[in-house]
Amino acid sequence: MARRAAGRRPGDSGTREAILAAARARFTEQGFRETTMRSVAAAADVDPALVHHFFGSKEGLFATAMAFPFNPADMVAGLLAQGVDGLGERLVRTLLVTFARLGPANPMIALLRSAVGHPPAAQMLREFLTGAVLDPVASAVRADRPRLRAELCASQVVGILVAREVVELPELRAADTATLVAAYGPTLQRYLTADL
Amino acid sequence: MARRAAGRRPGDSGTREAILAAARARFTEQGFRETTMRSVAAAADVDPALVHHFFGSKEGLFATAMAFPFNPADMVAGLLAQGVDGLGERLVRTLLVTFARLGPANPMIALLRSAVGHPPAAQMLREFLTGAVLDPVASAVRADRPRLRAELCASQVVGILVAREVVELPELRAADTATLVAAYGPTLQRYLTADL
DNA sequence: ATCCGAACTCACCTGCCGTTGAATTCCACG
DNA sequence: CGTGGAATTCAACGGCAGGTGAGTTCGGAT
Repeated sequence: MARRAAGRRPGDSGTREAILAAARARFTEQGFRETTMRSVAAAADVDPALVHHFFGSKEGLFATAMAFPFNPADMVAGLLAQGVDGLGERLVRTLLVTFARLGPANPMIALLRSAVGHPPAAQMLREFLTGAVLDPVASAVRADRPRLRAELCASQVVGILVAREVVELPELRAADTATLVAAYGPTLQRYLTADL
Repeated sequence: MARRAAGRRPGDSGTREAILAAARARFTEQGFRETTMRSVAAAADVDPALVHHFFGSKEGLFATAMAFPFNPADMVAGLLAQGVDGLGERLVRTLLVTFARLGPANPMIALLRSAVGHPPAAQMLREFLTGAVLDPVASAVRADRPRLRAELCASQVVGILVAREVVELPELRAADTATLVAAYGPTLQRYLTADL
């Protein structure tokens, strides 16, 4: 076993960021409970105790790792600023593009996977959805029952994620962006503006 | 501690069924990995070793507990037999009614929750969806890309489940059947029959 | 040059989980 | 009535996970 000498490494090791990157990938792939500190440490080529040293606990690591590399609330606000016309389509397209950009370190997938069987993560997910998406969307809607409409949209969006990432339905995974936008955009638009 | 004497209990104990019921409830609530044999045993008021005695392993318990109390393929076939007209609405209504009937022992929720972080369960879920729902629906659809259409429906259905049971969006949980059927029925119908 | 704190590793503790094997009690059948 | 097998419990093992405390090496401010 390539045993490394104890003690601080020379230079700017960047170890903390390596741990975070590894943690994001594992959390995205397996969720909170299935991800072990030891596996994160191994992926970052580091002693498990170091992870604890930096982040205090597994919960602390999770909380830190779940930060987005951008501000989702701003993104939603930008979409809403263009009005309700075509909003459904813009939401879907933005979602897909963002996912492609995030790649293997995707906080939304990580939260979704973690929410199952780990109540604090479910809470985080609910708060994120409510504060960054549902509330702004609901207050932009000019129709009755705006909150229900926002939640209807959320249910379809969550369904896209779970169907593609968890259940891994093949044709949904293979479909290109244009097809998905054409399929889902009108659905969201209807939830936002049509008669219920 | 109310310690029970070892050995067989008098009469028809019905213990096996009690264990299965407890297992279904725990798996539905928490999924495979979070459910412990010990918690199932405790809920059934039984020694953990007895669970093992009856079902061989946790996997065995899971496989046995996941059996539906009815045949879902038959149910889908019944819906399809009435033609494609109004199929979307019938699917949603049947789903909601079935869920209400299943209550706290719901194999679909259990499979969904278990699929995260436990690949064999994901496999079971995929096979169930494909064989009992996607294939029949796809072959009933009279339009281009039938399989994609079926998967689009599945993504919305899965979204309903996750949004209500995992994320627990309040207005979706509070909404009555009529509202949900009115909202989701046309979506599914469009996925099945409209131009994409 | 010195020294404090931060980065890092090691060995270890504790707790839970799935599983096992033996012992006990009861039912069914002869 | 006796006997074999099924139901049931107990005690325990081995593994793995999260966490801890002490010790080692380095960077940077003084």
